[in-house]
Amino acid sequence: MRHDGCMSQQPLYRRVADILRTEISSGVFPPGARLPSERDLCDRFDASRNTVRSGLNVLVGEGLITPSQGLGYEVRSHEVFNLNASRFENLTFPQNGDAYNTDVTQAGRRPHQDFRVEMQPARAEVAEQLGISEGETTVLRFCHRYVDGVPWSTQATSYPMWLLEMAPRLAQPGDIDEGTTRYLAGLGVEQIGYHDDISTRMPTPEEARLLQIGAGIPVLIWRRTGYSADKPVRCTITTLRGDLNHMNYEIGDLVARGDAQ
Amino acid sequence: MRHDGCMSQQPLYRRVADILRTEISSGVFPPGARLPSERDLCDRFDASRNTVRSGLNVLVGEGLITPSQGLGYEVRSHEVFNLNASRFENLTFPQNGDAYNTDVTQAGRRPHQDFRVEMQPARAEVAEQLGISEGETTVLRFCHRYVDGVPWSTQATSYPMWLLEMAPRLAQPGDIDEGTTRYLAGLGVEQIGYHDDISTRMPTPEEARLLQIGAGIPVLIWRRTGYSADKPVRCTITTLRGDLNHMNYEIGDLVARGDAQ
DNA sequence: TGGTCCAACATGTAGGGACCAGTTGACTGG
DNA sequence: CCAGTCAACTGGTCCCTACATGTTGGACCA
Repeated sequence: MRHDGCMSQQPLYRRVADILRTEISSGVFPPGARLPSERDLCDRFDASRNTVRSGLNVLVGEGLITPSQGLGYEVRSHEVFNLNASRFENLTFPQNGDAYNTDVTQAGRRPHQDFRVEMQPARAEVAEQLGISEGETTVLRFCHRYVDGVPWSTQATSYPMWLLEMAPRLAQPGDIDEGTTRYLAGLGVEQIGYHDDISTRMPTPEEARLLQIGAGIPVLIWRRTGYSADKPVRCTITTLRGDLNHMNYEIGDLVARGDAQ
Repeated sequence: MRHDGCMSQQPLYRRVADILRTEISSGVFPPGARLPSERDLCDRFDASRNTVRSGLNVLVGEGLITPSQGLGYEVRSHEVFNLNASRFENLTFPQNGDAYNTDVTQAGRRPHQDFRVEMQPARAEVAEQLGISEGETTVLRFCHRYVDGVPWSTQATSYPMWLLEMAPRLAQPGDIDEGTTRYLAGLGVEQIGYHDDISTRMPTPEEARLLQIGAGIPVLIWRRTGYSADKPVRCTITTLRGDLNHMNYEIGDLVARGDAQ
């Protein structure tokens, strides 16, 4: 039953999405606000509930709103955490303990992390980075990170077996207080360079569960391979909530920017 | 009408998605293959077409499959282009012309780009980066980039007005053959440092149109602010298809990695 | 042989209905 | 006054129908 005579280049559910998107970005529904209920929107747009839901689904897929059963649709608010990747773990910026804890605390937030250590065969991607054979055993240190109790990122760092013999604490559960970079440096394994690879995609269901993200929120995948003077010593793959994290790199001489950050 | 007596911890549409996802990742449906039609899946899962569509929609939202009217659902294949961001536009790596063209050609692909130049008031984000007031006029150089005819990224570079007086060619339409970085360096404005900010989100409808991306594919937002010895000289915001692009940074001394890349 | 047309597929859009499940607040009984 | 209950919301899931639109390949005619 079509009840629009003329102006319908676009399907109805798409017009619903477009109109609501405009109202969200123009401030009619500010971040944190709740949209009218599906049934109310049915009346407003003279559409069936299925059609309104299709339109809302578009906005959910764009990461603009989040549905909650019994509560309605809420406009997402973005609170971004900047991760300084070119300083992270850099020995030329001396700091106590873990760089993540330092950065989060400096931002006035409360950090928390869970550790887990396993021995695992290397996946193809990691093996290639570490210069070992696929399936070769590695030490895998998992880390789930939270900021103010909110899941923020998961991290999996792989160390090759030859390194474990020099650094046995890598395979022991629990945090390494002074930081693994510093621990390894103390054993003569100094990381003098990194190779970073950054990509993005939608989370797997497992990742969505761990990071507590709904539909429409991509993840940032940050792979860092650390090198000593002669070979790779570790490969860290960090999965970050894309809505909460930005990554920063400073390249070259940025003295002129000292005041800006 | 529920017709499942026992094992239904999960809703039916979600089981459909999970089963198909498993089959995709296990190779039953390899990249490029087409899934059975919605009606066939209705029979297979004993579900209504709407329910099957809900399940397929989950996978579309995860970027695993793409629907085409009249054709069916196709399993996406990922072909990644690595962008070396720490070398990009770096004067210590002499190269003729544009770094993008160089990289793409070296990869054996065919580059193509459209230019457009406008005078525009600076948006808040750009103004902050350039150290000017919001709304102040800037030179905006737009660039749509293609690889083998496929939309790859869009780029918008803002230059402050004080720079235009020294470098009038910035406001003229068309490419600057030797590259803008080299052109500016020749005029005494040497960029000696960059500040990069990388984030991800789902594309706006406009971005989805320009980059020809469907649902479930996020974009990478790469903001680079270039600095001369004393102040910022330009701000480039690049929007990249998240499924086709990885970004790479090399930090520190990576001589040991010379053979790996 | 070669081009056109059309039937038979595919998904896209839109409507209807029914019932389940989480949340809230007002009402009610102790 | 407090606690428990329940009605009235909210979105979640699932079914049915109908018709529009894009794609393909075979039938058919020139």
